[in-house]
Amino acid sequence: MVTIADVARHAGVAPSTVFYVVTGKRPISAETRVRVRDSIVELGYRPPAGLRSLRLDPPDVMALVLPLRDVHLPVVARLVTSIAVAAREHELDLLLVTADRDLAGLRRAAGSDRVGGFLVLDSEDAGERLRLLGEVGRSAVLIGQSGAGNGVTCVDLDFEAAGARCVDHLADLGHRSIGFLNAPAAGHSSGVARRTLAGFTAAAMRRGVVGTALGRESLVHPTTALLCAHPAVTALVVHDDSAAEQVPRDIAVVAIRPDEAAGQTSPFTSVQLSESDLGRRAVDLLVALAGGAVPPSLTLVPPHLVQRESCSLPGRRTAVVSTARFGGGRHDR
Amino acid sequence: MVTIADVARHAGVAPSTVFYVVTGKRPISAETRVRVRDSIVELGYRPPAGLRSLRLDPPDVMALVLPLRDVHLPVVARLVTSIAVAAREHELDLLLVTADRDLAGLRRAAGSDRVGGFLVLDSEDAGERLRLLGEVGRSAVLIGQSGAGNGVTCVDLDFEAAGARCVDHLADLGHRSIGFLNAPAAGHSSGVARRTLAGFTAAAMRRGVVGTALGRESLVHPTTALLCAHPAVTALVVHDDSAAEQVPRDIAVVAIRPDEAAGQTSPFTSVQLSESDLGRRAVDLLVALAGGAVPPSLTLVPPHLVQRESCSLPGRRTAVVSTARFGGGRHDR
DNA sequence: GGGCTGTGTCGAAGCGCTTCGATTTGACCG
DNA sequence: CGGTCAAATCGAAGCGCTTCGACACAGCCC
Repeated sequence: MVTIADVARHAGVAPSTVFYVVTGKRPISAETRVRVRDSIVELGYRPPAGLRSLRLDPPDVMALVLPLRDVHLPVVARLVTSIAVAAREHELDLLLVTADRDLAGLRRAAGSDRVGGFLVLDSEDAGERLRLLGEVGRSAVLIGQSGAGNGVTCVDLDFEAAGARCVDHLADLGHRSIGFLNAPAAGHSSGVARRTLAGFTAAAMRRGVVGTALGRESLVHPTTALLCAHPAVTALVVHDDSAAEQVPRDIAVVAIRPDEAAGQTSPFTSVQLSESDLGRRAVDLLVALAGGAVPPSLTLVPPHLVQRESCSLPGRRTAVVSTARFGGGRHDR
Repeated sequence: MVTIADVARHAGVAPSTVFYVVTGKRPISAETRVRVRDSIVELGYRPPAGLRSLRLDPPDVMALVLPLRDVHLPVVARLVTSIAVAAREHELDLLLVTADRDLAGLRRAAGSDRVGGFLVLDSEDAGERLRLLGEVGRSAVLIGQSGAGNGVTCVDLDFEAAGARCVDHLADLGHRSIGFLNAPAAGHSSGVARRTLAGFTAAAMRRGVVGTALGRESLVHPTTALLCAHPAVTALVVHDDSAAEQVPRDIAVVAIRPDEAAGQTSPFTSVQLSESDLGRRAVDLLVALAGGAVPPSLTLVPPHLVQRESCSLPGRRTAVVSTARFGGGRHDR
């Protein structure tokens, strides 16, 4: 192993001088600096992990810890893409730590001095993984909310705001009775369904409109069931638009969707929760955290409203929807 | 600053014991371990980054070298996803080396003993990167063909077979005059266009049918132009189906497309070139190469034919196509 | 020339991590 | 009960990094 003392001997200076060259903590003349740098390269000295104040060998990798089991790959792929792009802007490569079963892979990644910080995608194992990272003192940001309040820096999509935004938009248009087909509250997305519903309900109350929510898993034809049971409903909020095709044309529709950067456009007015924004924000938070900042414990990425012609004043939708199907509306940002 | 000695004092053990708890280099009883961990948490001790558990680690990371500029992100994302999944099956994490400008990032990754091998996505810089990897003696597989014949192990989608497969399928159905709207031959995909055309032309000759090819970039309405100039054409091969919407309904259509694992289905009979297969094959090749095998210099991943009702006997398509739009045909694998 | 100041480098003390032989502990056995 | 052994833990020496006061030297002012 090459030490700072070896470099010092080779360069004919004191060990502390090498130290100051590497860290930049004291000014060193250009001549000496060059000589020391040459010796470092020639001997192949690798400063240990703590010794990285100077840009001599900064951490150049960000790790993303994610399961590959039990995830929806296209969604994860979009998130990974945006994270890779954002990491690149910080001149960081991205290590995908995909070990599903054990912690060994993560432990090894955590031991690498190349890795400057960890993004952890929320999952059943996330808590355990965050604990390990905490124990070895690595910066970590959780993409999700399960760790909020435990000293973990979290970032997530603001489903609550999305639910509220839908209601606000429809209420602004004059709808007084709004139905909501929520996401299935099963397993992992249960938090999503709960938070969206909370936003929907609170906004309906605030705006003084009638909000009727229905979990999608409860019935075979939830749309029909909801509209039959509540004939006063003139507008629907749907959680992802796959089921919205069945909605009668005289009902206004707002879809809560992932963003469209991936190319799948929707014919509906949508409240989009951008995985791309989420990834970017997560990277920014991690970079800040690793740099010594103390970011807020929970950051929520707000939704974007994309207006198309799938909703209008109550009872007036029919005329416009057919053009909307092929109109290809424009984004708002 | 909290030190290992503080933790030791707090937990009532020797500093070295704390050290062994943190690193796992010697066995520590569960009782002591818990006590030390509690002290670590309570005092907020942050072990320095160099403190890792194992020294003699086998390589556990595969690197993927790819540009993020000038690429079509969704396509790359699908490829990365399949590579990550395939790598996981070999118990490898995936390092995305996305440095666009300089070689420093790649050089650092190549210097890490964690990284067992490199996949290089073809691009303008790929040659330079492969040369560097060759110089430092690292295993590498090129996804693309630009290095074929230079001692580089290459793997690519078989566009030539895809072009031929389209002709064969249409000829089998009785079409005698087949048009081809090729991909734009600009920049990077020029090789793709050239190879697809070569397959198309060779198959047309072999089958004794009239093949009429047109580069898409040459005209504003290439479909119309082709059909007007060649009224005998009864079937079209299109390179990705975005332009195929304009094709008259009495013309059969086969689309050459990426695979549909990502969820975007096409209404057309398609010859699919699966990025997922490509990624998986690339990983397998790299693992084999790193393990000492000598794989073939060029591996081509064959296309899959997915039959839908967008082509039939000449002149008979109209009746079926409208159902095909909503039928959601089935895969063949 | 003598004092002053600022820069660049040194050297030794100090700190925290790391290692390894020594020591303790407790289980097991005759 | 004493002996044996392995596991668990300790303690001190060692290593490499880190800090800080000291020192050398040049330039500058008087």
